[in-house]
Amino acid sequence: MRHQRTRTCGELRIENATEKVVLNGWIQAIRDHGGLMFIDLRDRYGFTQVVVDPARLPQVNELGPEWVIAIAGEVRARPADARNAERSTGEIEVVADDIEILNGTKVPPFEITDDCRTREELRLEHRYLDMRRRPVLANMELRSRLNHTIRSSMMEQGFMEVETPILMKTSPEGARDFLVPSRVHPGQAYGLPQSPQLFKQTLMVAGIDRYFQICRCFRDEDLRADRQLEFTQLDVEMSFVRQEDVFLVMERVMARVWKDIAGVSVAAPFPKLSWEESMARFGSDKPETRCSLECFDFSARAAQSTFRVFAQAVAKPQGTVRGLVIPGGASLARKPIDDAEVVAKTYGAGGLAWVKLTPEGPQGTLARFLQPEDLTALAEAGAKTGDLVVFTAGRFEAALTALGQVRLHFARHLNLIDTSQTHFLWITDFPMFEWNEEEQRFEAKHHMFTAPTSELPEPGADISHIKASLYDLVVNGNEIGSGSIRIHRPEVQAKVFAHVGLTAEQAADKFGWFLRVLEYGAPPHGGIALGVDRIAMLLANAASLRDVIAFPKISNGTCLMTQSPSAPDEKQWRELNLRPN
RNA sequence: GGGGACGUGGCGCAAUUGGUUAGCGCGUCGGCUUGUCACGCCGAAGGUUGCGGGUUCAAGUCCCGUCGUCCUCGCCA
Repeated sequence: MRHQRTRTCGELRIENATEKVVLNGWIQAIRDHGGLMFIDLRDRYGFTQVVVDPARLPQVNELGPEWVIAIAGEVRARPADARNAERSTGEIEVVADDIEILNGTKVPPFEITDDCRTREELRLEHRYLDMRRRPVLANMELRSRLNHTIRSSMMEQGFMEVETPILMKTSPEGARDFLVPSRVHPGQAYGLPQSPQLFKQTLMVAGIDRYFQICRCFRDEDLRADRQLEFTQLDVEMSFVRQEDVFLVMERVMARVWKDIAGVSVAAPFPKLSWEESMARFGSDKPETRCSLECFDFSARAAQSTFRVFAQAVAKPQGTVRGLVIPGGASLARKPIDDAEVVAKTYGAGGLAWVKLTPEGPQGTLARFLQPEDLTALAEAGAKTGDLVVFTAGRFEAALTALGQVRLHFARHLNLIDTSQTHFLWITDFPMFEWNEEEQRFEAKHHMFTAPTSELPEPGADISHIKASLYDLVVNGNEIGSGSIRIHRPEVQAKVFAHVGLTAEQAADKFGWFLRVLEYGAPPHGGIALGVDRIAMLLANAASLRDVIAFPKISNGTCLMTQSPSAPDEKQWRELNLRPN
């Protein structure tokens, strides 16, 4: 190239008038007035208007949108009536002395404009064009600043970044692993990390007492708007700590991130809510607390009810009936209530009982079953004339999960969420184990290295009530992180394996190396992992993780730009001792 | 694996109850144009209505199947 840029397209101001400059960039638009042409030149930093006299520079007539050019010329203050207050460079223009064509282009499959509304498929197939658009570029810049802010805060707090392997030992526990077949060891494979969990714990045993890493993790599960096959995690682990120490570190990071990137001041320490209380009040382990609606317990009245669904539900072990008052809901049409029932059923409830408290008396599915004492109980729960009350029945977690989703349904429908607020909170004291109906055994709710908050009973005893030093970080109803204090004593670890049905041999085969690590003076330790993509998504106010990932995969797990995954050729299969079928 | 939504020139959309030659904007191509900034004006090209079958005198529209995309339940320690 003859003309290499001396300035970017975003920086020239009126003070630069009369300077000779060279700009490089892409043509955003050409406005052809015959004897005079304007070119908006774009690069990562902005737009600058170039004025061209086509009689002097006839090559301008060849140009089109998205051609790559170099402009050599002089900065000039625009005539007073031709200034553009909308643009930072709108007071000046560059008068072209020379135009060098650096590259032409095919006609782009969609227009490269900020507000272009085109199929996401097409945008992702041509992500390099999509990324020229300001909104996409802005999200990429946001992520870059986010990473920088996180690293700064972690380094300032004395943490050390250590990289851990991508090729590691596979484990059938938890999410499905991506497998990488070994060429050298026929029949064997590495697994890609679902997280660097055991490596970071090993680093604690190694004495790296404050570790962090911004790392890529992989889970071979179905995708969602907020779940990708590969995602980025802020992985943190600390030695000689209790959970409050982890909270303190992460609160500093989050407060700094929200301040620097969103300009929002958040108060620390963040409120803490036990899992049980969060479930009981909000019907969720990631409660949207910017909506004040809370669930209440109707079990005592339900036991007396002539409504058989209620009476039967509470007669079962762990059975409960929970209600939720929707203020002003008595005036709701049938549609949103029917929709709410669909929501409840989708999340596993048998149905949604409801009653409208109208001036004419109770109306709805539950109305004819209500006794005077029931109405008193509803009044005590805060229900007034004009309100709607909805109920779900079932086991504690099931009934409340469904009701929690119904709560969100009405909160959105009635605009009851104060989106001007930012609510961070910690959810603590999760159950340690979860019953897996399919496999008829308990399994770890988080992972098997989480420490219980109390002594574990002998294997075989009921462990459904055991709580773990397990915590989630929630912001505005989104789970953005999860962590725990870990087990650092081998005998406790062995007991946990026994409770989830792993024999000593199985445990040794899968995690034996790590059990040996624990035997060499493992310090008490704990940590957390935050979803960086999700944080970026929230900060960018994006609806999908794809919006904050440079080259994301679509919901079927393919990359539209590179057409991955693809079929390896025969030779590659052979080298891996595998055969395509 | 289940449920829902969508699929019409390159892009975004329209097309009444099934009814004439499938329209509009943007883009593209050609022409005009000296102060625009989503420049403007004139003109042109561009369609197997995702694909396959069916119903009908007649299908973009109705039915069945299929493919694709998105959302979602399951799944995600």
